[in-house]
Amino acid sequence: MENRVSEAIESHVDLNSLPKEERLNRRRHSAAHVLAEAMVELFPDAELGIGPPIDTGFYYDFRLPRSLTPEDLTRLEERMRKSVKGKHAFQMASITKAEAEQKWAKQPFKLDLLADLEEGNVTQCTHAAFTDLCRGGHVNNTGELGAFKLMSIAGAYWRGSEKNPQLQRVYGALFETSEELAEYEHQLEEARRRDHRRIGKELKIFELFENIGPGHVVWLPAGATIRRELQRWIEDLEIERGYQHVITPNVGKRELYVRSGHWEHYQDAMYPVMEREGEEYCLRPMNCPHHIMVFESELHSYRELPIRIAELGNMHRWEKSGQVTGMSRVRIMTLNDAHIFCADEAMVESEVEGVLQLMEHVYGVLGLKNYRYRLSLGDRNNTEKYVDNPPMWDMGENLLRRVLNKVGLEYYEAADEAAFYGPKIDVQFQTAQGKDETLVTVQVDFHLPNQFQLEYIGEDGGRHRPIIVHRGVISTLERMTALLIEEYEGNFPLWLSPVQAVVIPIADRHIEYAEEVAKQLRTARLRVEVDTRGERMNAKIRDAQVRKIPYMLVVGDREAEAKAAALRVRGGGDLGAVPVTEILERLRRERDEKVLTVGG
RNA sequence: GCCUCGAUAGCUCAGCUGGUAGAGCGAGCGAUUCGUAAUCGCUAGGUCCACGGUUCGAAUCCGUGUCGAGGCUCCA
Repeated sequence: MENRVSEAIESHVDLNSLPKEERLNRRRHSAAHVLAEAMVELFPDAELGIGPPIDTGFYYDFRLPRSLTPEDLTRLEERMRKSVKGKHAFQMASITKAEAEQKWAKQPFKLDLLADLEEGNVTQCTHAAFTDLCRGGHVNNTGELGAFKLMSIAGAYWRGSEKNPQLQRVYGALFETSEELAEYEHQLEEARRRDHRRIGKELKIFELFENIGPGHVVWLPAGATIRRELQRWIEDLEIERGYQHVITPNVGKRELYVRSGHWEHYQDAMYPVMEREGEEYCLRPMNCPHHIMVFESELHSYRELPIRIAELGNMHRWEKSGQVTGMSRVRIMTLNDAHIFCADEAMVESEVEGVLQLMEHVYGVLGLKNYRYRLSLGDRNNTEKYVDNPPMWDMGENLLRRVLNKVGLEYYEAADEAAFYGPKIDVQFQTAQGKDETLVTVQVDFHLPNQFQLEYIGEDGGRHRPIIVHRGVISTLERMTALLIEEYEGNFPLWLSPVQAVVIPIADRHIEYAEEVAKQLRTARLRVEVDTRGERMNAKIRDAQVRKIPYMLVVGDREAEAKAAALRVRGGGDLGAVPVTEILERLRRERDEKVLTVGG
């Protein structure tokens, strides 16, 4: 709230004349005041931070004599509702800095905010008995807040820096109508339902074990199948585009990472060094140095470039304990990685273009839509975090911008988001939980070729320095699988489904024929099970539905007679008896064409 | 890493203020042989996360640790 010029101190606002977003922000910000009012009543010594509106409501940060409990939220909410009933007017007033400093003398965070304000720009807002330092933007009175609910308590650093004290943040949801609030709560419920951790467990896709350690994913058979399909597919796409696949070790000597710069910039995020017989080894945090070794292993001519070296390589990153999550933020991961060694900028441009086109193809086939391209820039002044080489940054950033424009992709720019060695294009994905995650990146790197003194022989017979393009497309298999689970809600398209069809014999006497049908389908490498349990057909169908298996082939006397099966598609829909040969062709085509919707 | 909350059967969860545990689903066994989303019966299954403390007595209270969730910070 601090970087807006103080507005006219209005006496009355006609809420209906405002755009909805502005109206909502006013309601949310006002609700934060009411929350603070309630908090001060509960804890007279509460120190107040800030209370801004956010996308789904508001929050307010406090420093309190003790930790808040869920019961406190109930009490605070009741107190807030009392204030709503009182319809207290919000009244803005200008005060001098000196007055403000005196008024908030016991409020260190308010004083901190005040220090940044210009004299003449200091305003306060009063409603009922509560006054807050505030630049304005309220509704007329506390009766106009809308539908709200206090949601959760969280820790948050003052001004977002972990060097500052940590405050207690109370989050509230607020919408204009109770219907909208209910809709929001429904969305939260929906997000929980789609959560890859829940579905991953239910469908036995992956598991995490305390004994193996957090962030170390175990792919169960169903997950390993999905992974294998993704892997085969992307590798084939890469082969078609001239990539060469290599397999390199998961460790390297510490010296290698010192040279690449990882040791200096990222050792905190690396697993601790292993030492034996006087040698120091690291689990690699990235694959680049290994691929550079491959490039360096022989002298290359300009005629060979670009050289595209790819690997589904494991990477190991010591994510801090609080930030490991399910399969989407892990410590050991497999990246669909490649390094393209280019002769010059023109080649870099055309290679980056090729990568962007491959991405569009891949995300299209997977049916992904909630993603945006982000041009992530460095910071010339931060030589701690980024390699100090301004011309290199200029060149890289301009180049990426040109390619994005040329390919005609929409993108946005973000400062201070680059890799330590260069700018990048990030693919930002929105998860089911509504959070932004980086799926993959394309990076232009002038730095590592320098570190490793890479060279190729040019047309002129002289030695030249190549430029490296780092890129992923399907991200780490872990994060992509997590994403797909949420995107499909576990209903994978046929080609990715761990079990593609289950044959359901109606009675035990049909098992033999059912096995025959399964065997026939397996000749087309379809993944088929036969449900031979002594359950009723209805129960078998239900279980197959719950397991989200795309096709059910029900076989009884009539089907055995006709060399057919009654075909049922996941999600309902009995297609009646279909000859097995026809089913086989149908599934094979659906699989090979990677049709997104089963039965579609 | 920091703040808050949590951990009970394979899974989801109940167990009020201290008196050594329960349901549903699942599993095993038996019966049933069935035409498009759950057949019936029986049985087994627990170091109540771990370690320490308080207490005559701890799933329950306290401390430490581990793991998980939400948030903050970070994310090559």
